[in-house]
Amino acid sequence: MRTAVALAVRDGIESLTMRKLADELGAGAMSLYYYVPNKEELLDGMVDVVFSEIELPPTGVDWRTAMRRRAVSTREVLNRHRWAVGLMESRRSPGPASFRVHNAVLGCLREGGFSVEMTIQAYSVLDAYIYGFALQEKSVPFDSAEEGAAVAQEQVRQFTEEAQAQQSAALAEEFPYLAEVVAGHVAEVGYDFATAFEYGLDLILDALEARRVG
Amino acid sequence: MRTAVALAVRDGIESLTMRKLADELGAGAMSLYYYVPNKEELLDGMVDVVFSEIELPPTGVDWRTAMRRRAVSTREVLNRHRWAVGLMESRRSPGPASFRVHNAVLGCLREGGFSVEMTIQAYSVLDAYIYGFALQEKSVPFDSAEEGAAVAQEQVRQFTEEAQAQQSAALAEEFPYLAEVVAGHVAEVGYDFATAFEYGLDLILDALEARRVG
DNA sequence: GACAGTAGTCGTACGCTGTACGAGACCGCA
DNA sequence: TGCGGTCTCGTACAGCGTACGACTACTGTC
Repeated sequence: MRTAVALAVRDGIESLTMRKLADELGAGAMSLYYYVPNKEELLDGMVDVVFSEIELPPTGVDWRTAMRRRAVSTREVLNRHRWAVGLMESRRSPGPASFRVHNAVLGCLREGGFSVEMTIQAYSVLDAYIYGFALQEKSVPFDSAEEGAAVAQEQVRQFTEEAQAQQSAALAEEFPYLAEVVAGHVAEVGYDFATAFEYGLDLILDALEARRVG
Repeated sequence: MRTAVALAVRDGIESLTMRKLADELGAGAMSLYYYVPNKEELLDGMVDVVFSEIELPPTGVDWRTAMRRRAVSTREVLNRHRWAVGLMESRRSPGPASFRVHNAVLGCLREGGFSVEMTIQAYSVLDAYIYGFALQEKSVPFDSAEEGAAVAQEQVRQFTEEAQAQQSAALAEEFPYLAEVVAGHVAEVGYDFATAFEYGLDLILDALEARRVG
C-alpha cells in the first residue's frame, strides 16, 4: 500500500500499473492479487492512506481554529498527493481513516455550537471548497508565485500566437478581462496558492461563524 | 464530438473507447484519427462542449445575481455531465468556450466593482466551491432527497454489519457524530443537493459582497 | 484522356493494461 | 507419509490507444 502511494507520487497515478508495483516490491504481478481483489480496492486503500495523513481537528481550541488547522492540513496533504484529488471524494467504499476524519470534523462542529443542520451545511461548504481548490491547484503546472508568473506569460504568448495564426482578433480584444487578469496582474505579481487558499478559507469561516447560532 | 459526449453521458466516461465511438458513428476506429490527433484532444474537445453549455453571467443585472445564475447553471451542467467533473479543471489546453466563460465571469466581477486582486480571489473561491460541490455530488449515488435517505440507511446498515463482523465496536460508539448525522438526520429528513448548494453559494456571495470595496 | 495531389477511410499489428486460471512451493499438523 | 492452508507466479486472453501504410474518391491541370 505504502509502496503504491510512493509510486503514485513519483510517477503519477496514471502510470501506476499492477506490474510496475509488483516489480517495485520484487514480486510477480499476480502475487498482488492475493492481498487485494482488484485494482479498484488497491486505490481505495491508497486513498485511505492519504486520509490517514490528514491532521484531525485539534480539541481544546475553538471550532474556528480547529477547522482552520484541519483545512490547511488537508490542502497540504492533497498537494503532496495530487494523484489522489478526484479519487478521494469519488471513492465508493470509504476506509477507517476516512471515517475517523469525517467523524472528527462533524464532532468539532457540533461541539462548537452548530446545530445538526448547520453542521451538515458547514461541512459541505468547507469540503467543497477544500477539494475544489485542490482540484484547481492540481492542474496548474507551477508551485511558486514567481514560477506562476512565468507560466502565465508563456500561456498568453502561446494563445496570442494561435489567435494570430487563425486570423482572429487578438487575445486582448476578444477577451479583455481575461487579458487584464492573466497578462496584467498574474504575469506581473504572480499568484500564491497558499495565500489565496487561506483568504478564501477565512472568508468562509467568518461567514459560518456569523450563522452559527440561529 | 457531440456523439462522444452523448456516449459519455450514456455509458460513463471510463467506457468510452475509440472503437466504440467509431462504431457509434458507423466508422472504423482509425478514421477518428483523421480529425483528432489522439484521445487526449478528444477529451479536450468534449470538455469544451460542456463549457459551451454553461450560461454566461447575464449583463444588466447586479454582479451578485449574475454570478448566482452562472453558478447554478454551472452546477446543472456539471450534473448533467458528471463524467466531466475532474476533467474540466485539470485539462491542459482550454478551448474557446472555456475562454469565453472565464472572460465573462471576470468581466462581471470587474464591472461589479471588484478590484483586480479581489476579482481573482472571488473567482477562485467561487469556482473552487462549485467544482468541489460537483465533485462530491458526482460520487453520491442518488438524485432525490428521499432516495438519499434510503441510501444513507443502507450504508449505515452495511457498515454496522462489517463492524460486527470484525468484532469491533459498533458504529454509534466509535463514530458517534457520524452516526448522529448519517443515521439520525440524513436517514430521517434526507438531503437535498440543490438546496445545500444554494445555501453555501449565498453564504459565499454574501461574504464577497461584504469585502467588495476595501 | 492522363496524371498528380489531396482528403478521407480503415485493416492489421504492436505494446500495453487488468486479471482468470491453475500449477506449484512451503509450511505445520496428522 | 500425506493433507490442507498460505502464498507466489507463469501463462494466457480480451480489450485498450494508436503507428503504419494501403486503399478509394475526388479535384484541378495539362
